[in-house]
Amino acid sequence: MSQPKYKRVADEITQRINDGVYAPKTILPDQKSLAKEFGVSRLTVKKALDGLERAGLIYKQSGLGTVVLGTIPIKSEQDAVADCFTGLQKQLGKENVTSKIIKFNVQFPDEELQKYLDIKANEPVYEIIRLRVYKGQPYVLEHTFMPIKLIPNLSEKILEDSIYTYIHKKLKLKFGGAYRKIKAVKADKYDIEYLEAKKDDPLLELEQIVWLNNGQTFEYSRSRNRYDTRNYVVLDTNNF
Amino acid sequence: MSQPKYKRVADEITQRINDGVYAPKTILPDQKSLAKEFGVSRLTVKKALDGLERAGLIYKQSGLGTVVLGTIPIKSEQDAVADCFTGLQKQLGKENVTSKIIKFNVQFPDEELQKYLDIKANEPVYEIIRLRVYKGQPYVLEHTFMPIKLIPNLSEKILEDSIYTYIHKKLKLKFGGAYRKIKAVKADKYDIEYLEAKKDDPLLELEQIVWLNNGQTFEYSRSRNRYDTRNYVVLDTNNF
DNA sequence: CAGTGGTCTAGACCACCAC
DNA sequence: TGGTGGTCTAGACCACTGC
Repeated sequence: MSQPKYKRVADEITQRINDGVYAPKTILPDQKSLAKEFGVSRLTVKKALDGLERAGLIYKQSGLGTVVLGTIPIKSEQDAVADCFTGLQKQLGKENVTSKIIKFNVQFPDEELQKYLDIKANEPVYEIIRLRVYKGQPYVLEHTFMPIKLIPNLSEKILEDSIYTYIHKKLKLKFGGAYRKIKAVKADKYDIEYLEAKKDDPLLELEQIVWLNNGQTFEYSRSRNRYDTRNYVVLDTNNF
Repeated sequence: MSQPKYKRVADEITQRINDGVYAPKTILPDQKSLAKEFGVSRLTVKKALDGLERAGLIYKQSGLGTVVLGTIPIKSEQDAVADCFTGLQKQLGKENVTSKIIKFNVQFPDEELQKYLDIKANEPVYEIIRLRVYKGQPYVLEHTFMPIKLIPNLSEKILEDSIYTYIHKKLKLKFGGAYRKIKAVKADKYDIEYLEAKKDDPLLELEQIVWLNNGQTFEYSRSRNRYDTRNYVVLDTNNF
């Protein structure tokens, strides 16, 4: 009811690919047939397939048809998708993830942070350092800044659970987008202490700016993990 | 003539944003007006805006309008976009990039490579190691494998110029998509020798599988750069 | 309430591919 | 030459926003 038709069509086709009804390297039924089968217009089928193509499940070619792509051989469990946000709890299972609060305070932003969060010097921000623990192992060390005016009443209790759940469910704010930068960095004393990294180990850092659907920036953060525990992946599908 | 209308509309709107005609944080004219102005249907305008939204220039909200987003404060010149392929020459300027061939030979693939490239043990592959040099500085060390049957007649001359130009222009093959994995790694002897990395410096590695528009895999590669010279970025726009 | 963007349709023409 | 997906239109209804 609430889901748009193209989404339901996409989900059904995804299901069939996963079930092997549409096998890898074979050609899908053409858009007109699918439209007829699902009782929708061809444009709606096309929209569904556009999404699946961006997600890397299929490849469309004019004049030929739509091909089911196979599974990707370098894909591993350590991979985190870089261009599609999912909280750690959702990604790895709520029961596998705990959080340890290392720092939680309030301060005025320095010049850099004012620029990053697009706020004035007199608008206070939270500074949060959290260690995310996965199945008992230190996993990601997060250093986060958020403007207080956008995210009121944050508490340690919320930080121990999920910030994003609080923002979405309680504050009813909607996520708009994020700019993420992935870099390799040297371990500092925090990484060595909390992530149990060795002195000369490389670390993978994700620096990001996140904004709400109204365009207001609500987070600047840097997250680090050990080089041997987590990678980031992206899918490049040549479509506009 | 050859460009679709939605692309021309998107380009024109992009131009206006860059020129400041549509300033950051202001609301764009509504889709109906734009459709009228450009002499196209509203759906065509929407398609153009969808693309600009995925590219991070604007944000649309039903019931409100379309907002122009500002420039991103953490964006820097070291950033390479991770989910949209552009060759190094195109990205940094043909005149700034040269290539040094370190290894170029032919071999049978081992089991892992057979899996990665989806080929049999008796189908030979090229092994290519190239150092890409940017403005005289060692920049990226590429280790590439390609099946010979897909990319015939490769030569050192082509490698010194651009493999992708050869594939596109001469072989008339079209790029389909890529799965990319970004990780932090320790420097090995090649990195120290060619990238002039220090012994304990971290390196950023991009491991990727690339396929053609017919679904055939034509490249498996690992590219490394020094941690202080290049980062990867992605844009997460919450849209299907 | 009026105005916005989101979705959806039926029908049309085109470029491209394989035969 | 027939079939594929890509593009485009005009018109319609919906959910959501702000007033």
